[in-house]
Amino acid sequence: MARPRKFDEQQVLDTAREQFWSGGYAATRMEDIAEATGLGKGSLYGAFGGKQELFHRVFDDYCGSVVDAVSRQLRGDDANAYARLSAHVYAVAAATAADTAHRGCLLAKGAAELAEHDETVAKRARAAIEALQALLEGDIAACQRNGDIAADVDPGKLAALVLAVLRGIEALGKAGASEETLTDIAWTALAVLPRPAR
Amino acid sequence: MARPRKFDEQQVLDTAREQFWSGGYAATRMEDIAEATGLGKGSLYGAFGGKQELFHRVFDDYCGSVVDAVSRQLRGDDANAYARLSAHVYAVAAATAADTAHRGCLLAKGAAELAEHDETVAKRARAAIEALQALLEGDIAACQRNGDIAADVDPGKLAALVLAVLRGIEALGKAGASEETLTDIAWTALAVLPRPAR
DNA sequence: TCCATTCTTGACTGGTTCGTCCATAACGCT
DNA sequence: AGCGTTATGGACGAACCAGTCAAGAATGGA
Repeated sequence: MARPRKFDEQQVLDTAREQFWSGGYAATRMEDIAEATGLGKGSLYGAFGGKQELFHRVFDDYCGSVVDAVSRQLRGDDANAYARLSAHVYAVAAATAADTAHRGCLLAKGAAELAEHDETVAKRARAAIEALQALLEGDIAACQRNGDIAADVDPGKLAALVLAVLRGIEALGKAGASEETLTDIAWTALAVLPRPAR
Repeated sequence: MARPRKFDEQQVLDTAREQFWSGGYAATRMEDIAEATGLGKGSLYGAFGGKQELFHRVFDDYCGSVVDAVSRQLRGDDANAYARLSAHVYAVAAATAADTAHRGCLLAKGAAELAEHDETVAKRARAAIEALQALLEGDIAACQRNGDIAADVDPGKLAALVLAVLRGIEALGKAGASEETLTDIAWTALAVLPRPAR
């Protein structure tokens, strides 16, 4: 009946993500996004409503994909739970170190810039953080069942600690810490996790 | 000889800090700062040069005061080194929880928004982080001398871990974590630090 | 008192940016 | 093919904002 869209919505969101990610919300112009996607501004506004709504879509998307990725990394059987945990911690350190542009994580960057004044962003960030914590807790509980981590410690508290370390690695990376420092932190964090008494 | 300034430079910097802190760099207008300080824009530009330079002054100031404050909290004799360390960790958790506006730390917020594209900010942030790490390392080494922390672990690595946890607490606080979660993290982090074998 | 010098104020400028609008294009249905 | 509907793209409007400027004010010295 009507003229169909020429662009793929998801692809536009991905491109917009790149723009917001490297420039931040305020410093990114709608025209930057229009140019990067090859769309006219009319199409952009027609499809997404406006800058704020577009950012909300991008942010929501990003949070979801982060949680998904971590979920894929951490889910599995008890026997490999500890291996998955340590692989994940090292992977975050390596990814942060590899991010030479120091863009950090859009979740952190967006929350830092907007959470205070934008309830939608704040809520989404909170939900993502809670999901990450739950994933870590699940894996740590599996470690405990498998005898890799002391069973007498609250897995929720350990998960919160690990999450803080991961977020801290990210923050330090953005501030320019070296790859060595970051992997050291990852190593030390894993080393101090309480082992079961044999 | 000449007309003297009517305002106190440090006071203007403090007011500007508040503005940049809650709004971020891009979203804060020079006129906001002019209104908040009661100054005309001409005076502002005359005294500080421009928005970017003003921010650099504010940021530099802030980093310095943070390092100073931590330095005061952590310096002292070996006997109380562990007490100072744990007090500091709890203080960060409490301060983060008390920051209901979730503004976080200007160091983190400014770095997140600008470090990627502003070498001056990046450098200053890096220097501040390194100073914090050195302060922690000094205190941890004192703990080791006093027998409160296992002496066979590199104090630099433990300091890096603690710093990551502190930065992580901050990041989680900004994302909306509860006070309970934050103090739990502080408690758990202190609990997992390796004790000397008795 | 008068002057040189620096500070103050707020109106103004030039450029930038969000969002709108409209003429036109592309599609499927009848 | 004709039509209704929705997408497109770029020109346009209005608001906003960093930075400038000129006229006047406050000071200490001559």
